[in-house]
Amino acid sequence: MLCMGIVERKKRQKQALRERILDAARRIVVREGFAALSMRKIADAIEYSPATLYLHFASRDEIARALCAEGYAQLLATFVPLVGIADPAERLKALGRAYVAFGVAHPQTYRLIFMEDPSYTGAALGGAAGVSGASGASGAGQPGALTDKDAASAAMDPAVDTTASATAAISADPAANLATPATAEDPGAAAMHIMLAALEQLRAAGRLPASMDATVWAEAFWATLHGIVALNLTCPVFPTAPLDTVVGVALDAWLNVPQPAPQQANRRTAQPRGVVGAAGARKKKPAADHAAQASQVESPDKPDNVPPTPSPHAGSPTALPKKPVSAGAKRKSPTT
Amino acid sequence: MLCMGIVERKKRQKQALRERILDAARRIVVREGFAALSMRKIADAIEYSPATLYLHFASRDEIARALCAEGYAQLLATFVPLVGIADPAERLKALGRAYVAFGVAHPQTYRLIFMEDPSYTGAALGGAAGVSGASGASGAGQPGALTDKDAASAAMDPAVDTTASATAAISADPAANLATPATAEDPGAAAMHIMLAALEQLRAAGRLPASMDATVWAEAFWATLHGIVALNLTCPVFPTAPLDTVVGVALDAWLNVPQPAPQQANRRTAQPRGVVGAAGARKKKPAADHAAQASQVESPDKPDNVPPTPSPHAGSPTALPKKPVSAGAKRKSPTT
DNA sequence: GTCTATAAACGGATAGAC
DNA sequence: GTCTATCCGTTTATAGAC
Repeated sequence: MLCMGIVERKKRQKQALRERILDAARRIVVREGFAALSMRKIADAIEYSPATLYLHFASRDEIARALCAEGYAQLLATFVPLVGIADPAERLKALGRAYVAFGVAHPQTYRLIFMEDPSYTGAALGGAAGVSGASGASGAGQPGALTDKDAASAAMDPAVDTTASATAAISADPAANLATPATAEDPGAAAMHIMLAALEQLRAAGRLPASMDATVWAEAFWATLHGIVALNLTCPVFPTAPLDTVVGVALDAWLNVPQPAPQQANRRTAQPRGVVGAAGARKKKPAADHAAQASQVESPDKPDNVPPTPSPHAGSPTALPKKPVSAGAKRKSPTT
Repeated sequence: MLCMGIVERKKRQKQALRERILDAARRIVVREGFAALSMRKIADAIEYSPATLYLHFASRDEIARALCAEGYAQLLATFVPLVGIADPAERLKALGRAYVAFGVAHPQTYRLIFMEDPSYTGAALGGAAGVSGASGASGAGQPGALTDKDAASAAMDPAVDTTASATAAISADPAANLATPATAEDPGAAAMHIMLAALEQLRAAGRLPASMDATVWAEAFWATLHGIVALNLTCPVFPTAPLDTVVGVALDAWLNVPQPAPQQANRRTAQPRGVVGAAGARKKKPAADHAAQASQVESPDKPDNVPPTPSPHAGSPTALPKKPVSAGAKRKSPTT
């Protein structure tokens, strides 16, 4: 029992190295995209051997999942300040704007958590999908998908204290009094749940067709936001109009339906708090101004069209370095 | 001049081999996804050496672009039967359903043309984006992006006669009398244009806020459809509700706004023609039934979650074969 | 001894040169 | 067609610190 201190220190050191690994991995993903994330590159970045990584993570996939959890936490942190907006419709609009702003400000993170791999995306949504029906459904989809007990404790940006304040803010807010399932354990589900809560209140207030299935509405609404972000990240000439304008039109289409007086042209009503982006006028596609639309999120990802690591021998004759082929790692147990 | 026949035959043979290359590439993409497309694999499939491919295509990228053009043509072919629908709103709804059905029925094709690479997507949208303003803007974005004079002449599915009938149908239909720019040369732009034409008519009929920017509306509408497809392809648990239902809700949100009588619950009005999918009741996410929602499109892509080429030594301890890392191939010209 | 880190190696895959 | 250089994820045997 006199060696307690030593084992504690060792634990802390191990934890610290784990954080360093994740830091390096996060930097690589943000700078070069998930496709460029390799164990060897991480090892180089932290100046350890590749084998060391396997003392802390079972596989590259586990690192990716840990990064996903961080990304969800970061998105959740973007949502948290908005749960205080009283009017559900305005809250939903603010959430929508924040969602798009997040995706545009952190393209690589967004890609990772929502566009890269079904199992990554499903890890967050597995919890959120069934939420409107069952209460504590967090992490139900893939058991063991997010097993790292503290993977979400550090956001993509370390400056953002994510889950701790998020959990507090949610449970402290009387408006979001629906059960918030396992916020710290599944920030993805928690983020989805914030949206669902606002939607439920909207329907409870009779401002949504009562016959409407809230889940369906939420899924379609979310799909709209995702579509805007995804097209923006994928397609160089989208949107032609400023992003704010497109988001505004979409939010109007979804949230001004039941009002008998549509008041079509100017839709800016009261904006209860210091809310995200989207105050946009009619300027024409700021292009480089995208990151500025983000609200309190910092450290935007590097846009993916810039070559991040220009090797001395870069540049192929015609093509781009865009081939994402599955490489190696098929073997299970060698002959020994 | 006596060798005319010989040069003709050679031309034909070269063209035939070119088609075979594209056939093989298409099969690989549809079966294993774009990431698995490699020159060597194509060469193996057609039993030629890899070097031969470079006699017909400058690069893998050029093959990909040719496949993209085919994909756009295929999507356009899906749209063509719907331009006859008189009511613009109904036409837009049918187009939206067809769009989603296409994406779900041909996931790999959809991924390739809309989710894989910005330059691929941009090749179609470069022409379509400016269409509502300028008339003949096809292919304006990237000059030379779609230079293959006949790349679009064969659809992904050879059984679908695409551009020929498409061009005829469009120009024959008095409803789509807006200028159809270069249908055969840029089917992507043509497909987008069909949507824009319906939208313009909708606004001309006063069923859209006159102050609304049609381009913005179209972009947001398209983003919604893309979001539904993209989430469906990416996320295993989306949507919870049947796809038809989600699409229906989205179409209502976008197209039933100005109507003073929203008629929320049941939105099925007359469906003027043999229209795409979406007759769905309330059954619960058919999962394997996705392909059946496609209409006249055949040869649906293989869903991407099935391992297409199960190596004899498959299965790794923890991970999935999902690494899309750009493996190798950084070198440009070695020391020799 | 125990835990950590590493070098070396395995099996695989690719693009491009020859 | 083959062959080389390069890269990948992962494993194992070995060496060192406590």
